[in-house]
Amino acid sequence: MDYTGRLTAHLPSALRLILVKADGSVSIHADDRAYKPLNWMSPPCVLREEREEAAGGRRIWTVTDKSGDTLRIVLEDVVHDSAHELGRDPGLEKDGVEAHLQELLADHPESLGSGLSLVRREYPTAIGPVDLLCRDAQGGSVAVEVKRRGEIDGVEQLTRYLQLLNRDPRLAPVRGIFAAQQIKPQARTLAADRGIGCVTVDYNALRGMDDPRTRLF
Amino acid sequence: MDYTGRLTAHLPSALRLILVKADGSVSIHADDRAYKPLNWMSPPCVLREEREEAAGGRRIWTVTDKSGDTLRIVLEDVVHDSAHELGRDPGLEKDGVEAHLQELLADHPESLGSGLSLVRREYPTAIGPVDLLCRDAQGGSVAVEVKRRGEIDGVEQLTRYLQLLNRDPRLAPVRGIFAAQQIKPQARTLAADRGIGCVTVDYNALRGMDDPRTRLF
DNA sequence: TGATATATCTCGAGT
DNA sequence: ACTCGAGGTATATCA
Repeated sequence: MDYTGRLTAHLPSALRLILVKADGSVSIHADDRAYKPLNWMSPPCVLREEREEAAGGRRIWTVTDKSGDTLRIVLEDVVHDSAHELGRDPGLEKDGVEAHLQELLADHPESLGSGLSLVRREYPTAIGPVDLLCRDAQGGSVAVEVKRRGEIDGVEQLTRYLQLLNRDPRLAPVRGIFAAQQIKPQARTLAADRGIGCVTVDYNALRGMDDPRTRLF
Repeated sequence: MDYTGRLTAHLPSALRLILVKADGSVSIHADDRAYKPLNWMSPPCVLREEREEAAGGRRIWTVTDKSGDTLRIVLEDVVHDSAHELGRDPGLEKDGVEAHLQELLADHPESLGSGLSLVRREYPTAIGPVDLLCRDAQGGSVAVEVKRRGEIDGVEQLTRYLQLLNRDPRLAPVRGIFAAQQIKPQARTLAADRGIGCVTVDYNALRGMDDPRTRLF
């Protein structure tokens, strides 16, 4: 196989699994790495088959997408071939993603700092909504960015929001809190450098506070 | 299927492809998306099969990894089942990734600007290493961020480095150069706004300079 | 082992 | 069509 596109790549001849899906996408798998194909072409793309000129020549697949990326596969031997219509998939239902964390924190802003109360979730700014806007015991404004994993881009994002919010005389001065289940040292350093507070939150503990069976009031 | 681990997820009953690889990994595919399975378990993990108690009961797979993540799959019907030993794969050969570009630019800093010479690759700062630190003909410091595709976050990254480097009196003032094979207009605008220079580099030309067959000296 | 940057990231939502 | 953000990101490198 040869791939030319965002990079160039080559796969020597070997026994592999080729998966062609209903949407036309193609992926080539080795017998390890659950997740990742050795090579692939994402839909939408077109598969064209031809044969080498010599009699009994090998089949050659050329898979192309609209941006010009090309996958060329030479089939030297087919050990097994089967096709099945799977139909449309009902899809995956997830629970425990960032949106849930934001909901829980909106219900329990005091877990971000004593005396904090929620003003609004998804408080709008010119460059997008801030996850949580709160007020502290002294009446000061607090902007909160919520992440599952706290990395440096999250701090940048919050910095941009703070810059805008601090231009609004009804809110200024606004301080920032970066809340995540886990905060990387790098992000912590940058946050400290910018005067942004860091809070690591325990998702399960928060969920427990929200669970009516364990609630006391 | 039910997954419990970093999050919880559920897949309703449907016709799907289940891939079990030699390393024990399991992935569940729908009939679209070349790359990503609906759900999976990465190696190392253990697959255990049992049957429901009722006679002729359905087969149930439980896949577990050492961190306790669990995938539970109920096989309601098996339409097709086949197994093949693929053997060890010779692996993928890539060319044209960022590391190559950085190496080439380290060898040819003059292609970033006449008179530039390399001080150090991966020059360390508190928040991570700068790709290249150079010196210009006037002895001034130049920090270079290398990307394959120049986008806005690359400019942000370089801005952070410049801020830190400019606090070091042995280096200051430090100017920045953003080098990439292709630079998005948005990134170019932001860079200009921050006084950062942009250089688009020709990977093939650079490689040619590095190729002894085409080298003149 | 932990932290960090890259990736043909993928994928989905929103504009 | 493009941008932005999340991901069970995965994966490689380097301290």
